[in-house]
Amino acid sequence: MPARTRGEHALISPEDLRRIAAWSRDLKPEEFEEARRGISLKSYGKGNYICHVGDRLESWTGVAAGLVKMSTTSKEGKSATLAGLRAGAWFGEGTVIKAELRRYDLVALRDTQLALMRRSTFLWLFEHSAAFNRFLVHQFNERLGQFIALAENERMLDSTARLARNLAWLFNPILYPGQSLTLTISQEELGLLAGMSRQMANQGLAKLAGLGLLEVGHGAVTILDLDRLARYEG
DNA sequence: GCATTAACAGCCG
DNA sequence: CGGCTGTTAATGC
Repeated sequence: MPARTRGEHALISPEDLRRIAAWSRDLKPEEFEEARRGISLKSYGKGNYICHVGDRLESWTGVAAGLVKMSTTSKEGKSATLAGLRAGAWFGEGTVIKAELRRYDLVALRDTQLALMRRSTFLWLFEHSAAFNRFLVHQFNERLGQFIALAENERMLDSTARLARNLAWLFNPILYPGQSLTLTISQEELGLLAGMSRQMANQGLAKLAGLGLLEVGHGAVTILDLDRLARYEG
């Protein structure tokens, strides 16, 4: 397993920023440019930790490419996924606004490139841009819903239902506006996200496919009925 | 039992 | 060929 972290400080092009950040598309030109100049790109190898609980990660963070798991570890050592983050996801506003330490672990499930926005840039946008604040409110709202659903997740739902929830989150239309309903993701990666073995992920996918909720491809999943997938309870 | 790891043939890109 | 899938067998909590 490679244990490397590659180049940093590369600036992002306007096209790439628009592509990976839905919020940037609604900014005024001067706000957009301020955002762009406050963002640098950084790469992480597959399997590497991006940060641990308690780290001081000062930047607001976007996934430019790859796949990230946000998780916590309980006192007993059990790990629970808080959210899967695919390209286009942005997170960490809570810790940036409150200037506190990270309350979760972040792992790159595959080779991943992150976009890091300086805290000062984030706070400037927070202060100046109505569009940016609108985005944040919507994002907070969706994540709150996710975390409430999480409470019942572990004990009440079987593995197929947990898989369904985790998958549905990756297709949240608020967090990922305009995203395709097909995602390139292996069954092993889904297993890592949903907290189960590859074989269980395989069986869960087959079950959900049998119900017509999704379609299984080679290293890919296509969602057919997002609402029912998100509500699936076994 | 139910889930996990290990193993392997088969298929896809 | 390398990576992923689908399945079975052995093992563990």
